[in-house]
Amino acid sequence: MNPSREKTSPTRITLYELADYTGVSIATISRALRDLPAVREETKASIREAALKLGYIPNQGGVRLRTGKTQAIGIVLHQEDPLYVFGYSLIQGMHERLRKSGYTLIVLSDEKGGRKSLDECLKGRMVDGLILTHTTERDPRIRSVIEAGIPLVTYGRSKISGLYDWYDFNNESFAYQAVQSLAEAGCDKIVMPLPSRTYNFNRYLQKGYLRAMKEQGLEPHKINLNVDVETRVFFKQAQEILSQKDCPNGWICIRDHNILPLLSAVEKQRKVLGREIIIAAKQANENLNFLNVPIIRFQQDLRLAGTRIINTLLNRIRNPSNESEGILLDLPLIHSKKEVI
Amino acid sequence: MNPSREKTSPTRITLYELADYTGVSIATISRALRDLPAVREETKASIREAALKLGYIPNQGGVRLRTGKTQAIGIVLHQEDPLYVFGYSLIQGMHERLRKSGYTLIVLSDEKGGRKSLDECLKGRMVDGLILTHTTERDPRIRSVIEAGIPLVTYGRSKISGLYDWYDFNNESFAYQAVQSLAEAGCDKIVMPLPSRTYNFNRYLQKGYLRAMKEQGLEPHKINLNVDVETRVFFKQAQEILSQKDCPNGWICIRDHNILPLLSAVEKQRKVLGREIIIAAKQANENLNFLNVPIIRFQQDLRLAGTRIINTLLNRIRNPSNESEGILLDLPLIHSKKEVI
DNA sequence: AGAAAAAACGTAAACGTTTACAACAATATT
DNA sequence: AATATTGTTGTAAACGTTTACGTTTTTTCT
Repeated sequence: MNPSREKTSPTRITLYELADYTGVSIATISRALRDLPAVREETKASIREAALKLGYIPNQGGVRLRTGKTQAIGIVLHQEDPLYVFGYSLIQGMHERLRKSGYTLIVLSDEKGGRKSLDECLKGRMVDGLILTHTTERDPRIRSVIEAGIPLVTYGRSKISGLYDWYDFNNESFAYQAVQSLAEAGCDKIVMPLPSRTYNFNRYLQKGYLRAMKEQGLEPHKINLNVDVETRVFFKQAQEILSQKDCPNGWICIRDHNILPLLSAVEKQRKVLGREIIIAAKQANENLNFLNVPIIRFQQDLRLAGTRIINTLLNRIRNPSNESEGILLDLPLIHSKKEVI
Repeated sequence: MNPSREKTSPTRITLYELADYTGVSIATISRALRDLPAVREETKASIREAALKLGYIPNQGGVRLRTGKTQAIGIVLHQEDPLYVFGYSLIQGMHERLRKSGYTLIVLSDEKGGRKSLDECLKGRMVDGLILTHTTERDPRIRSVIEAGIPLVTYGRSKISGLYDWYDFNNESFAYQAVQSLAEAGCDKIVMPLPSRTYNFNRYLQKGYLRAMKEQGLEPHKINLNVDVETRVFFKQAQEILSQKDCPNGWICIRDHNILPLLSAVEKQRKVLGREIIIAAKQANENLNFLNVPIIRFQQDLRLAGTRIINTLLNRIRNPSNESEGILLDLPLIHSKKEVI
């Protein structure tokens, strides 16, 4: 029935071995294993049984060559900030959702030109879907991915429009609430050091900050301190800011990795935390909950974000022409400054 | 010269297009691009130029099907401890080394049975090399990987012998030095809560601890507190331990995620850190350096470990029959308790 | 000069899958 | 009863690459 195929080596079991074993053609085997309608239920059952017994696993090379599908989705890392340690939670969350799906997660790099860069990955069609983080205001990568026809979900918004989904934490609302909390606690000089302006969420933070400051009748403060600078530098600069006479009495902290150096700086300047200066922080790493200091905390659940991002990505892969959707995640307030552990 | 191939669609450029363009056969193209000897230098040059100009990227499906190589290496995550957040540094380090190599990094899961589990990955030959973390004393996974004939590097040792390399931090030396430091600082009741005994590095920690305690003439203490328990639980139990009358005055902390809850517990029990109790900690996340408290710190550079692990894995892929090597990384002392920031 | 050896290139088959199409069987329709 | 319809299976080609083997060209040697 099938073209003669010697029992070559005890290497690997293919559709042909299954065909020999069950007595049907490789075509029906292929169809049965993918549960296509045009196969009788009984034959399906026996084929599945045989596959399980012989330990059949499809050769990805074959299916990839034939179908062009890779059964992989990629997340691109941002090579430039080594501080972004909590990205692991995101990956964990993604992986968790991916496990049951038959897709694998592959880690890609941002940087231009290098092998396995984003461009090469797109041209090589090395993934069936892609996740971009650290989006900028008009992120050129988004256009590239869409033009390549690869399903996309971004973590973070962008002004680029097109057929892709995005997830984002509601940073505007966070900034707004943070200001509000600090103002209620009596702060009148509230600052919020920002990330690089190239990142899009910078805008939302500012928006929320300015709106709340206006409502509270407070004067907004520009502050010259990038939150993604090396830890040691951040510490030094924070110290300097706190040493000035009219230094801020409210500080909004948007990065996990800023919290400890900031607290160090406060301590070094002998300010009383919670009285002379109050800190409101957005935190992703739940471990920081055990930092026993009175700060106002908003929690960012990256693991959850990861699983949900993959979820919508898988949906988009299935229905590429669906309307694109954007989802805004909340950052619940988990401790006000009063209730510490 | 080549079998007629219509200009089908503007999809993707293959060896055939390159052959048409340059006027040689696909075979020489293939050879030239892989820099095999049997091609004249000038033709190589012109082929490479053409490939660059037309933007040729090899179809991974094709090469994988033909050669069986996947150009991917896998790292398996440990699904069971959600606390292991600093794994990201390891991944970053790996990725950094991998970027220039043409391999991609794929993330796999530990758990049995599920799709894309380790077993399935091995049988499906989905990677050209593998990295295992969280090794146990006689880790059965190691044998599986070796039997499958897949090059392996483990992060952490095991008693299983065979043709694979391992990397490990010198936990015995760390524990030894930690005890020594604490003893010198005057502690006579030194405890070291341990990870699950299934993990192999548990043994080395104990060994170093016991040896040092003996040398110092101190009595070792068993302590019933797993370091990988949920943060909240760890905090509670630490508090209980510290509340007893003959509570320890020296504490060796082997996990980043234990430091903050431990400090919280100390504070809650109104112990003076650095006098009534001294902490020696192994830390991987350099951010914790900015925790402004007097503790003795030993640094574990996971990012470096990541790049070096990949390095030896790539070597093993090239020469699978090399002698296996084991490499022990040091944990340098970075702050004694006196010198805080 | 010619023959022999080496170098450069081409032909064709194979890797394992999916799928258009054809073929056959079973059932429904007239 | 013959025919049309539907359901189930098989045949064969294709995806893009590498490589054993054969063929041609060039170089080396006598």
